[in-house]
Amino acid sequence: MQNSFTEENYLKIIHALSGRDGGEVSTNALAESTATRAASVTDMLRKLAEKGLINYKKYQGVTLTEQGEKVAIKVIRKHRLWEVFLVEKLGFGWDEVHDIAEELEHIPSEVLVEKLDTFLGHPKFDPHGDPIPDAKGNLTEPDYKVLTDVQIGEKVRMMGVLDHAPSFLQHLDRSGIKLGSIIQVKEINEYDKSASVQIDGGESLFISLEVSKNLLVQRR
Amino acid sequence: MQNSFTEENYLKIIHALSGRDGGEVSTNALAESTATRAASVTDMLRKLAEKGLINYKKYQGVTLTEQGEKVAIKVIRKHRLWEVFLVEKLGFGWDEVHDIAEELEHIPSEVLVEKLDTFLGHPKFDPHGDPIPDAKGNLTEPDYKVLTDVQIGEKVRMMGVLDHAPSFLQHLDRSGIKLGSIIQVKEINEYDKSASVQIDGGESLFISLEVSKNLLVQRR
DNA sequence: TAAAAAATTTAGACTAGGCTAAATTTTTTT
DNA sequence: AAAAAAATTTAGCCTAGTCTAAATTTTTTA
Repeated sequence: MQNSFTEENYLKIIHALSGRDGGEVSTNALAESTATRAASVTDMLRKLAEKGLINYKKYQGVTLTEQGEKVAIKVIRKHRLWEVFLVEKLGFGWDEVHDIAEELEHIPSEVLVEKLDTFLGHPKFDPHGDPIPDAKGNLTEPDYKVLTDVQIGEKVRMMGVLDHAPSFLQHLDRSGIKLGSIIQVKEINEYDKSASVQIDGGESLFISLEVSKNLLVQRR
Repeated sequence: MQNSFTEENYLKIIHALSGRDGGEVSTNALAESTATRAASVTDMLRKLAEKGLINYKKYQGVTLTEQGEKVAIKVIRKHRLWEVFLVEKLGFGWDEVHDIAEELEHIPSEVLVEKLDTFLGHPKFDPHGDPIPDAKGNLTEPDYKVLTDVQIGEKVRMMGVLDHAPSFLQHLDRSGIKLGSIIQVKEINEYDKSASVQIDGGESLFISLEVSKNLLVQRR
């Protein structure tokens, strides 16, 4: 049996919200992420539970079943592959692709996904640095750290973002920060935790705590 | 105001069924093409008429308004561009792409279509030889003729198909007939109108009337 | 040209997804 | 450990798109 566009979205969002530990997701959190009301979420949860895609007991929050997890990961794989296509092949900016990929991710066809993957050269990461699940559904989240956890003087490599909002990505563009950039933390302002950093050995700039919190980096 | 997936499909089908003359399309014809019942078609026609996309008077059949025509042609443009992508870039066969393009054609985003068009090198025809409308919505149907109208001895170039069914396209594959092939009509059997033809100066083969009727060709 | 057949529309109902308001359960505060 | 607050579910309703059965209009045929 096929899952609808809407069902796939719920599963994807439950996956995202339950984090690496696979913890329970609340009705209200889902209502916010799906931009619907809690009552509507409850209805959908009953339905997904009936299909065996989630574990749901009234008032207890939900987790994905193994089957639901599978579906969610397939959707994520498609989303991220399409993002690579849009950026690498069509020339979109990394700040422009989310909404379009949100549509493309629901196009059904296993063979389409695999041919797209081959065409793109089996990329391992999407344009935001997020890992792309393989065809078997294995998704290994690399354990990057957030820039706020980097010591003064340390040099790290920018590997991804936590916030995917266009405005944030555009801000990074204007700051010259992109995937792969080497970031050296020069100084941290005690008062507001803003940081002075040097990008790719070039000029220094200040970045706010808000920005630091959304940058994923890796020690080199 | 945005048109739904379903509305776009109706407009596309009305366009296809009203032919080059833009003649009226009947409720029953639409019911058959949309795989729904006549009563459902009537409901949708009322709705499309209200939106100013079709000219509809009860019991009279429908035609597209200028606005409806525009929408239909945009959908056709997207469909055909995606087909080119699927065949040229992803390596699908021409018999495999229809259903997938049927989904992709409804992905909204003007800029996506234009970037796709550029990526593909502004193709003028899709993998079945159908013309691709330009970005302004100009669609010029080349006036090919059907193979049944070709005289014995004539050499023509295969330019397109009328039937897009996978089984028909696969039959052509097995016969070695593809877009651009040179077809010379050697003989026509009076009894069943089957023809003996030579493909690209190679070996001769018989093709049934059914096949001839669905091959679009051009005098050279 | 009237009767029969075919095509089309209307009426009433259903499913997916969503909403508001009210009821219920869980959690947090005194 | 009550009372208050927050979260969640239930009840009843709505829209898009579809369906069946019945009614109506158009077309065909005798």
